[in-house]
Amino acid sequence: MPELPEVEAAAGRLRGLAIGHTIVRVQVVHPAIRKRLPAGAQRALTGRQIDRVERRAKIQLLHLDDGSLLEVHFRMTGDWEFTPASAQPPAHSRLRLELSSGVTVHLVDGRALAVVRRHAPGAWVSPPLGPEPLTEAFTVEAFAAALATRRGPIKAVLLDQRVVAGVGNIYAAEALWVARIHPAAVARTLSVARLTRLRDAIREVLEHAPSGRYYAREEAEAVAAWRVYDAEDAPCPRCQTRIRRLVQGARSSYYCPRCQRR
DNA sequence: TGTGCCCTGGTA
DNA sequence: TACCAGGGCACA
Repeated sequence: MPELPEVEAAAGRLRGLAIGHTIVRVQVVHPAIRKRLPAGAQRALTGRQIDRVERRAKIQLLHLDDGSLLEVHFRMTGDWEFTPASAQPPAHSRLRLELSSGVTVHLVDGRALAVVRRHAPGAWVSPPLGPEPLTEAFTVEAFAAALATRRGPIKAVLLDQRVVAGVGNIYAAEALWVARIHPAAVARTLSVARLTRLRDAIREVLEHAPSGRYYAREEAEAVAAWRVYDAEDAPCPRCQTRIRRLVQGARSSYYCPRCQRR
């Protein structure tokens, strides 16, 4: 599942290949994409130049030369792939943007959960998002304020993009392990010391996260580096206790019952 | 605040 | 062949 570092890397690759080029053809290959990007929107994209690619949380915003925006969210399995226009499209190519440079940008998305929308000039309204975790705006004070009223388990609260933008299920589990906090700890009861540890842990795991697709072969090493995520019954790398799994808000949480305390 | 839904490839 | 994975949203 692409998390913040993967989305940033994908946006970077898109910047390198798409900025300054014009979309000469739009092809939607999956009905789930067409639902939010109907024929009219596809027509409106055609002939537009891509001026800028911005990332906010896990949202990518393609700024077009008429002031309109193409909003892309990869959700679970989305990613960009680039091919020559004449080449065979990659597997699971759901949306194709053929560029004037001869490159076709493919939104590949195995589970077809990605969301793509066009917004007319000035029409895009950002969803409420907390600070970017790798910026100075993500202070302990801001974090504490966001959690002050939250009675839910910290793991579920971390996934709320209003608290901190861009933390997903994997890195929430990893950060809680690093900070030695139990995923079921009640968010608003965490001490400033534990919040500081958690804030630092979120930064640490995001900074060391792989930047490619998590399921790519070359990421196998990175996957192996996850310390608790998807490691049920494996020994905790810190204390060798068996990692447990619990379900919170229909999401798996992995934790060490010995060194992560409520 | 919690639950179900969208989707489909991969796994048991 | 059935079921699981899960980000973000709608809804209760």
